[in-house]
Amino acid sequence: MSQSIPSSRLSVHSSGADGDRRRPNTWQAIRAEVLGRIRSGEWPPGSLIPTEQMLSVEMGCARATVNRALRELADSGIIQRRRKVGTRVAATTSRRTTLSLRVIRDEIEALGATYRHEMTECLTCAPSQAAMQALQLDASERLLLVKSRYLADARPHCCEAIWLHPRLLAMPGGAAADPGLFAAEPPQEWLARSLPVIQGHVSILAEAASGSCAVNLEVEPGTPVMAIERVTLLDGLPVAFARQFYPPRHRLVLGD
Amino acid sequence: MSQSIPSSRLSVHSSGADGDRRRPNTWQAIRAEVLGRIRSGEWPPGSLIPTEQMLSVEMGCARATVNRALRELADSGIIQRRRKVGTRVAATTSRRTTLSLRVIRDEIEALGATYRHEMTECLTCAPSQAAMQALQLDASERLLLVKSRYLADARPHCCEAIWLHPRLLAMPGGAAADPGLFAAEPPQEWLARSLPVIQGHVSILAEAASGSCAVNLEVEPGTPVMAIERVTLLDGLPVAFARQFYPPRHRLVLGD
DNA sequence: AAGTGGTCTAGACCACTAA
DNA sequence: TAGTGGTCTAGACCACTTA
Repeated sequence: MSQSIPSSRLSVHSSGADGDRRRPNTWQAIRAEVLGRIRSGEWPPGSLIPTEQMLSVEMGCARATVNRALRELADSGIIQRRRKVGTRVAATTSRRTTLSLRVIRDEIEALGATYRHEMTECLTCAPSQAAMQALQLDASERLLLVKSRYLADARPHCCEAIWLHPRLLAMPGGAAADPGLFAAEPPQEWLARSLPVIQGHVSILAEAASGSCAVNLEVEPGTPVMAIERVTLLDGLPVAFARQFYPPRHRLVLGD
Repeated sequence: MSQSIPSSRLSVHSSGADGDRRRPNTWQAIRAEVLGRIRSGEWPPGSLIPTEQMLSVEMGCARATVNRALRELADSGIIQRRRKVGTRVAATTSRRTTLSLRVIRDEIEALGATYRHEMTECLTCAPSQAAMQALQLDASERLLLVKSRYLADARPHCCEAIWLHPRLLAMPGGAAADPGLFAAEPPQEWLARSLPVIQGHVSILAEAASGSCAVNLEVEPGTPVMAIERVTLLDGLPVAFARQFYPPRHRLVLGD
């Protein structure tokens, strides 16, 4: 059976030991080339770059490969693509970075510290103002409020308050039957386990530690803390509203 | 010339008006199907799912399409893929979300507010402790420190302190010649313009407003502020260290 | 050595949109 | 209507990793 050998591939390999790069036709190589031309000023911000067709000819690869490279750059916000118009170098350098939100147990263990969890409160009550807004309900509703804190080598790492909608607790495997469940497993982990793929919104803000938050983090009331708010959706409806607080030393690092 | 007609496509279309979905063979549809099986518990966390080959047969599409779908899920942290081993549903629900960091002018204009910028300080001095660490240099170095604030409808939106390495100012089009440049154009925008594709690190933390930061944001000293720290690299070396502070009301929203 | 994902290719058609 | 990006396909080879 005759193997079909891509000519461009062959010609490159036959040119001998010229290379640091293994194969010049990877989408990563194309991406690097395009990035280089943008960086060098050859394709300044706001300008149109050649079409996929033209680039595939110039770079000696398939259009799909160019497409893959340009799609990655578009996902990073470096270029903008529109049908019929073409591909434009982004005018404003707005970078898109990724943030990995891990379960707190992982966060602590990644530090090489010993993980511990304590439930500090667990009660049924009316929602706070913020919880009402986040969960889109009114004051007549009754929710489960669970407060916890997480320790890394016995030092406070994070504390958390989470409002759980009855709809969530009524789920199969839910905690409706056993209200003491969250003493053993933090609500966040239970949530991650119960809803295999979590959907929702996340936002980050700075706040002054108040009340139980200051106590749990062992800081003075009024100390700045970083708050991560998460609304978890189930079938498109909000069912949990969590606020996690981190002491000032904590740093959220973004990156690929 | 005979056109090659994908049989699966044809058979689907010939089955008549059964569908809300236009085409069932898109990678988005495959992704949704896989996601559904994970959510339903058919493929529980930690389990192996079928190979691309098997899925492509089952779903009646090309393996490349399955690959695209699964790659997207892997990028979101929902599944983990390893050659020879297969594809596994992620055990810990660690979600990866994206954060768009825009230039502050865009941030303010997106609020529908009027943008204004003021340079409050501009001096050459020795680096602070944090700047030394971020820029990997010692106290003998002299840097340009520029402090600015940004106003949205005349209300303080953000303030910024940025340390610039001489190497950066010496660039073509640099500010070495004209130290008053940053009165007209904020350093961050100048940076975005000068370095078309910015590389660097970003981290987020909560701090107490102090000194000029409190003054510029018009808040009491000690007020919690959210700080975004950015180190900008040029040819792999750090050349700028920026700290942007936002008042407590500010909310960083993550999401696609 | 063998199995799995990662990628490239050539060709085709589709979807969107400015002119 | 025409031009551009978006996607699918079938087949092939490569790269990595476990056995």
